Amino acid sequence: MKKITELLETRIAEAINEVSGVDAPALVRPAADAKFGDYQANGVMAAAKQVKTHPRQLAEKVVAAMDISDICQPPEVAGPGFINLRLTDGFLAERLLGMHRDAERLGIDRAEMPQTVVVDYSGPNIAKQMHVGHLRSTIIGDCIARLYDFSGHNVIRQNHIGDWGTQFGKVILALWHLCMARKVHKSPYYEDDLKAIDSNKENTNKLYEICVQIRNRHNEDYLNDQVEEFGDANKIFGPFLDKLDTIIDDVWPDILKAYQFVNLLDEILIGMDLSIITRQKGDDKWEPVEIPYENLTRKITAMLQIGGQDNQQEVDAWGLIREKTMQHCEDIYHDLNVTLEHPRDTRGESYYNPVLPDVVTTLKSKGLAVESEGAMCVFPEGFTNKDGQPLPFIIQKSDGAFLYATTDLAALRFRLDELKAERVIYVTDARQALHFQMLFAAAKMAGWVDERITLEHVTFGAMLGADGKPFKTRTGGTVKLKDLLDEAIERAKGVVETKNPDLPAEQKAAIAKAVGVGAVKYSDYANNRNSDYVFSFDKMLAMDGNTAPYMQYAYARIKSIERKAAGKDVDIAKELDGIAALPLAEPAEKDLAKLLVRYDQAIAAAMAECRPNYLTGYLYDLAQAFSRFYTACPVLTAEPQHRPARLLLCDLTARTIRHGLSELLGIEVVEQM
RNA sequence: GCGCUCGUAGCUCAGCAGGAUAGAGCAUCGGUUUCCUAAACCGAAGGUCAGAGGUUCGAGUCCUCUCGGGCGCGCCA
Repeated sequence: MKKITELLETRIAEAINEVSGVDAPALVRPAADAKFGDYQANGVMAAAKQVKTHPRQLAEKVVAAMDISDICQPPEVAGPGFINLRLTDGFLAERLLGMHRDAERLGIDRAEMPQTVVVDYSGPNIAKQMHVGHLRSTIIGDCIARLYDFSGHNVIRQNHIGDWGTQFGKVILALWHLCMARKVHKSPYYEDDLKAIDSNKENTNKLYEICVQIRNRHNEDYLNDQVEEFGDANKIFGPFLDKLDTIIDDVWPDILKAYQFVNLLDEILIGMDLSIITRQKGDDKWEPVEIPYENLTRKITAMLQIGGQDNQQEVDAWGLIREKTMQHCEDIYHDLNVTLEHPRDTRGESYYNPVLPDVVTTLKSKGLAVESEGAMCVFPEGFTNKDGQPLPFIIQKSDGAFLYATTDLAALRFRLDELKAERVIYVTDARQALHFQMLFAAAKMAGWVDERITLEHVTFGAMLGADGKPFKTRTGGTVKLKDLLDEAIERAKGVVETKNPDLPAEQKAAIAKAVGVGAVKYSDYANNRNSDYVFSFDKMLAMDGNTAPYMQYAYARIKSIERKAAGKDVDIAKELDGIAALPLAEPAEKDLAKLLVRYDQAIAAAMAECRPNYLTGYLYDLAQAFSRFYTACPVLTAEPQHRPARLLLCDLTARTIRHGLSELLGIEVVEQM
């Protein structure tokens, strides 16, 4: 079915054109206040301005010229020139029956012109657990993908994981430490070092002392690990890597700790002026070389990115780590009910690595990439730095390494050329806005993007703690997504336990999960994505207000009615099957009905601006209207002439809530709670 | 310095190409249960939409300036 606003829009715009001769949109909106009717057309006033006439008079003429009697009661002109519209009972009933007939899609049409849409979201990093910083991208992106999917577009999800770049070296180094800790020192020294560094962060002298010890041990272990030639690692590290695939599950938690250690060390070392021995290729063989300690991970990264036979072992280890990380992410996606599937939707930075040189050569040959201060840069128009100079989009560092700008260019080109994307939506936090502006500008300069293609950066703000500062654990660490979800589920479990203690344990656990995870997701969706928002378990798990539990509760109440029907000799299927007329006498019935027929519009609004909160706002209005209806209008005990209509309202409300929550937001509904 | 973004009730937030008297929830005060889940519903109170100009028949929304918060601005992602 066509959207009601669209139907009215077309008819009224025609009338405006007929009367005034201008092509002005009718601007049909749901009425600001129910007392003005159901919808209002605001476009006449603008049209009147164009033809320089009195808006009210023009509105009267438009009303006289238009024929919408099959949809609305006779319209009224109000205020400076609003046209107020009230649906006829017959039309409203017909819409509800239309939704009833097409129960799967609730009567909502697919897009007339399906597009291929790439949605880039989530993007976790390798060798790290997902943390709260990944939550918003993951679920907002997922909602956008689901919306486009439902509308009949060809959606290609892309999980652009961080599996290349500096982490590469860090992970290998973490593995190395893990290996030495186990094989040589027989103790997880990295854990002790981690603690020591943490507790001496303020004490520079002590910190330096610790780092010197770490460096000395590191050097010693490195020099000790060779069989034939310098630094061949064939004595200790090599054999360890060879059997890594058989022990990866066991050592995984330790790898993460060692990785944390390497990360922290990387930060701390800056400015300490400590050096470390590593190797570099001489004429023909490896030679020792001393480099600044803080450069070590970058050095390893650079070596490994060169690849080749020398590094095959490490590359394989890398692959293992990557798959292991993705397993963890998949678990989270499963818990979050997110539609990303590995490996189908995974194309990370490493995927584009082979074509990065070509990206640079191509841009060079087009004269777009030029050398500046040793780095290859594109200078898109209109971007300046603090000194008013053209701002570079750096695609190759002076040491020859590539950056995320290069990878993003390669990925964009791939999505346009190979995936045939007509729309590419990037879901990342707002801090990257400048990067994407420049990325899009550079791609356009390169001629990769024609006018039919839309590139979109969907931004979002930060998650804050109760203190208004970035959301962290009590000790200041990042909050792991897994822990966050577990706590939400645990809290929800407590509520279920007090409210409904008699349910079977298994069912209580399922409810707790649906409510807990749903609450976390919903509270994020319900905020305007651009604002930073304050994370609060108490608020998101409240039964009052715009929350997942409130919505789930409304759904559960309807399901409860359905369960009770049999006991009261009501055959719902039979009553709905033959339904033809819908006498909606009670105000609460009508209010609910009028909201039900607006679901399509809510979806369209949410999609147009990639704003899930338009959808949650609608669902909340709907659930509220249902709760009022539920209080005011008995269903099962209603008079026989009223009951089928009420059963239909219940059924459509349940379907709409379930569709909105479960299909579009990925939030589970429950039969009981 | 330039750019992006935000500033709406005591608190947390909505407000969908400018539209009628700016809305929720929490907190506060009051009411509703022999009846399908009261995890609910109804009502009261609460606002100079940061401030000042401007455009417009009409501005929380658009423009200019000011104040305040967050973020970004050459080799991290």
